[in-house]
This record gives sequence, C-alpha cells and structure tokens, in this order.
Amino acid sequence: MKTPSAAEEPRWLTEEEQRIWLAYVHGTTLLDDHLDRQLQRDAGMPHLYYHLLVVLSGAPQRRLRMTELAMHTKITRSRLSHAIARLEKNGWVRREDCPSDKRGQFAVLTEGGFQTLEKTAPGHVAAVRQALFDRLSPEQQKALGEIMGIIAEGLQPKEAGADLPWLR
Amino acid sequence: MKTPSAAEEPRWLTEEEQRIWLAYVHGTTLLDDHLDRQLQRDAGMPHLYYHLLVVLSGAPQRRLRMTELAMHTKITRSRLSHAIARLEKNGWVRREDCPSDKRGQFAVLTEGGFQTLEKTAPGHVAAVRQALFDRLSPEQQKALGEIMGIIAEGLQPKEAGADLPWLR
DNA sequence: CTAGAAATATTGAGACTTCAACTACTGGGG
DNA sequence: CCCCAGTAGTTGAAGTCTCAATATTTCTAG
Repeated sequence: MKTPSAAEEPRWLTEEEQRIWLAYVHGTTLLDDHLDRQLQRDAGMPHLYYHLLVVLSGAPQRRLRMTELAMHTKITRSRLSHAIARLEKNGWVRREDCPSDKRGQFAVLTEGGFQTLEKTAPGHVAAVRQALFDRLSPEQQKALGEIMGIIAEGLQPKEAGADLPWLR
Repeated sequence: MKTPSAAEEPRWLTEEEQRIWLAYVHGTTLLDDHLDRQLQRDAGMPHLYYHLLVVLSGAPQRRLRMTELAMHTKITRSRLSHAIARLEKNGWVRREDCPSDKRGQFAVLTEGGFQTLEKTAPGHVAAVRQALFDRLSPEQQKALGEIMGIIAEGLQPKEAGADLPWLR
C-alpha cells in the first residue's frame, strides 16, 4: 500500500504544463515591472503603494485599520508598516490612533493623497487596459478572473476553523 | 471631431473589469509570496534565483551569456548581475569569460548548483502543482497559458524593426 | 481578578531591486 | 586606420521587502 511520502518520485510537469507555467512567470514578471515603472514615473511610487491608496480611497472615511488594509492587499503587516511610513513621509497618508483599541492604528488617506490618485489614475487605468484588457477577448477576461480567484482562494491564510472541516 | 489626447476622460474599468484586475493582483501577489517563501525555506533562495538555475540547467553546456539569460528570464541586466553575484557566492554559478567577445561573460551552472536543483525541484514542483495545476481544469490551464502568452507578448521589448511595420 | 496567551503594530538588519553612471570592448563609416 | 556610436556587463546608492524580535494592549481561562 502506497502512503504519501516526501520520498516519492515527484510528478514532474508535462511539456504543456511547463509551457503554461513559463508563460505565467514571464507574463507576471513583465506586467509587474511595466506597472511599477509606469507608476514610478508618473506617480512617484511603485504599484503596491499606489494600490494601497486606491484601497484606502474606497474605504469608509477613507481609512482602514492596518491589519485590515494588510488583508485587503494580501501583504504582511510588516511590509505595510514600512510602506505606510513612506507614504506618510510623502504626505499621502496619515496615521490615527484607534479609540477603541489602544494597539490599533488607522491609515487615513489625506486630501493630498486623494488628489495624487485623481491625477494619476487615468494613466494607470490606460496602462492596465493597454497591457491587459485591450488584448484579451471577453471570454479570456472572464476566465482570467475566475482562474486568479481560484489561485488566490487556495493561498489565502486560512479562516478560523477552515482547516477543521469536521466542525463546519 | 475627436482626436486622441491625454486630456480625454479616461475609460474607467467597469465593475467586472475591476473584479478581474483585483483578482489578478491578489492571485499573483499571493502566489509570488508563497513560492518565494517555499524556496527560501527549502532551497535558500528566492524564486527568481531558483528560476535562473533552472534556465541555466536547460541551456547547452549549462551556460548562457548574461544578456541571453536576462532575456530568457525577462529581467534587466543589472538585476541579473546582482543575482549572479549572489549565486556565485553560494557556489551555484560561476562566471566565465567569453573567448569571442572580451566584453562577454557566461553564467555557468556548477555541479553544486545542479545538485541543489535536483534536491529542491520536487518540492518546488509540488508547490506549483498544489497552488496552480491541481486547482484548475484543463481548459483553465490552457486558457491561462494563452492569456499569459498574450500579455507577455505585448510587453516584450520590441524586436528590431518591430515598430517599423512598413519595413516588414 | 489575574496570569498567560494571543493580537496589533513597529523596528532594524540583511537581502533584493532599481536607476543612473560607469568601464571596457566592438563594429562600421569615413 | 581611427573615430565614435552602440553593446556587454558591472557598480553603488537609494528604495523596498523579509524575517525575527520587540513593546504594548486585549482577551480568556481559571
């Protein structure tokens, strides 16, 4: 009887799977770099930082607790702390204490941050369109959304109890 | 008569497009981080560095000119220089002068580098399978390959003459 | 009510990336 | 032959990210 074990001969990727995986690595590498460069040039910040401002701009009161913002953007709290520190230095975000939890901090989008967003959003949307949506058929767009949703779902840090299916 | 201009009202993303784009950002962020962590833990290097070794291992003589390696991996020569310096320090890659071009350098996969690859490849393949292939239908896998191919193609630094269509 | 466990957020060090400047070499026109 | 524009690759500084350690506050079992 075969039991799963680390010593098993691994199932290598087929030729076709290798092609797909390589395409994925190439595509994401090029697109990430492209957007980082576009935003660094036009907005003075990398894509992640821009995305943080976008998420804040859509939150109630344009503010979010650090941990929430980290979860919404799929990054670690540590990374977020450094990023917010930089954005604060630029005057685009400000920190505020949370009244109900003395450990908590809000990241708040400033007026200046919002204006920077307004000024640079058109260029960013254009870049995303040109690189992605303008090149894909509606079916491909739909498929991409579903595929990425599945990948993200599988890598999401587990919810409480999610790994205890017998409790559900 | 409307002429294209930077001052035009931009075509914002539709709700559906926003969902797709957000899924893309989330999925790629999570997957990149996941693989970086997996490889950092099991192989002592980030995903890109591992990928450099993989590409070298598949090249004739297990060696490539720096510029070729940079192109195969879609990264800048500068980034590659730093990366190879680190891999050289680990003894996984060695540099060799190019006999026919005194400016040129070969990056050569060492025996140690190859063995590291052999030792860590199963775990990496398993991680890619678990995160990607095991979760997608064959149709989705195929679609992903095509989509990423299109994206990569559109962002590829232009070939000579590619922007001079009247010469083709 | 209190001690310990868990959560929130930050910090600093080291690793990685970017950008621009730089050295060294090549190849083609005058 | 020589000039010089273009190519190959590297470097250092500044910015960003990771990881582990830290301080502080909240929650919870007892």
